[in-house]
Amino acid sequence: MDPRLDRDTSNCSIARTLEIIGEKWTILILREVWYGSSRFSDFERVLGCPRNLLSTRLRMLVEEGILAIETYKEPGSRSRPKYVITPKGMDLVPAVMGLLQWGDRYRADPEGPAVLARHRDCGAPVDVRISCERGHPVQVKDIESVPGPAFRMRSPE
Amino acid sequence: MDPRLDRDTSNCSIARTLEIIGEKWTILILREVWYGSSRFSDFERVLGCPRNLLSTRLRMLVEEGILAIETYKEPGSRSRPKYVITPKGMDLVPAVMGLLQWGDRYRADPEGPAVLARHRDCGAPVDVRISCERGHPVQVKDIESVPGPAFRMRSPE
DNA sequence: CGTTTGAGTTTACATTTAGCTACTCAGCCC
DNA sequence: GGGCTGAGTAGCTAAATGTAAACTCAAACG
Repeated sequence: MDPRLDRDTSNCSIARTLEIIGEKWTILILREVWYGSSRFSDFERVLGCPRNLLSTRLRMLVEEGILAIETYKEPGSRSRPKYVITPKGMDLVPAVMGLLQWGDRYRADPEGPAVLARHRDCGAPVDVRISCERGHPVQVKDIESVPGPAFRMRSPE
Repeated sequence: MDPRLDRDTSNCSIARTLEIIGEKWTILILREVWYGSSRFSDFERVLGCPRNLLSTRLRMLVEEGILAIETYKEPGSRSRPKYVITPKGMDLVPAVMGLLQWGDRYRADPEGPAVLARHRDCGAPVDVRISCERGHPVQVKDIESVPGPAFRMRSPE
């Protein structure tokens, strides 16, 4: 029996990330933040998501430091909160762009993707890829996973 | 009112990818496939996931061409199915490594990550990053999103 | 003072998804 | 043919999510 099957998976970083952004709507909220939305009513309008869930998800993202609340003021209206992305939230972009890229490749409409991402400086398309620290491009099959410092076995019960 | 709030989001590649791998357990099953599991009982043991869900998720992944069924035979037992990853499944690795990397950075145990990914050829750690087609490394803030060929507005009702 | 507006909260109910537990089924072994 | 094993199914309950409507609250406006 492969001993890896008895390892402790409770400290897996993938699972821990999914605990925060794995609920329905959360990633789509982040998508809209990157596309420029910031107000409660913006998210509600573009996502068509229930307000009570939207409220819960936004609160979670703020608690986790992925979004932050600022205020805005329309002339003739009082100040209201808006949601902006933090550096910690920015660091989720590669993961979400990975989802985008896969969907563009395998699930796009015949005419192509709905949205294109490009490098502001040079205008060229951007993509997500895996590199090794020395800068070599890496094929997925050339990656190996090895136990890290927090690796441990499940206690047998 | 920002017109992007009235765009049609039904053909979003992120949402379409999440339709397939956004349910609970699916990404964790893929994680185990990359770590070397292939049998029904492997997944059940290491994930602790209900068998009916495991069965449903595996069937979905096979239908979508992310996993494929092969057979194995232990001596003294009959042939049984096992699940192996396809090239289409391999293409999900950047997205899932993005989740891993974020979790390693923000949610790891004090001693570090449970698993390390490295380049088999040179032994150096690998990471997920965004590059432009011309090979420049790209900061997240230097990415701009523009309407693609399948961009369209929601019909007003 | 009464109304409007954006940003919520609360309540109620339907539907979907997740999580157990028990059962089946096909071959191998004796 | 009776038991064992891996790979499932089936049926039931619990939890999360979806949907809809009513309600709150604070400032601005008339």
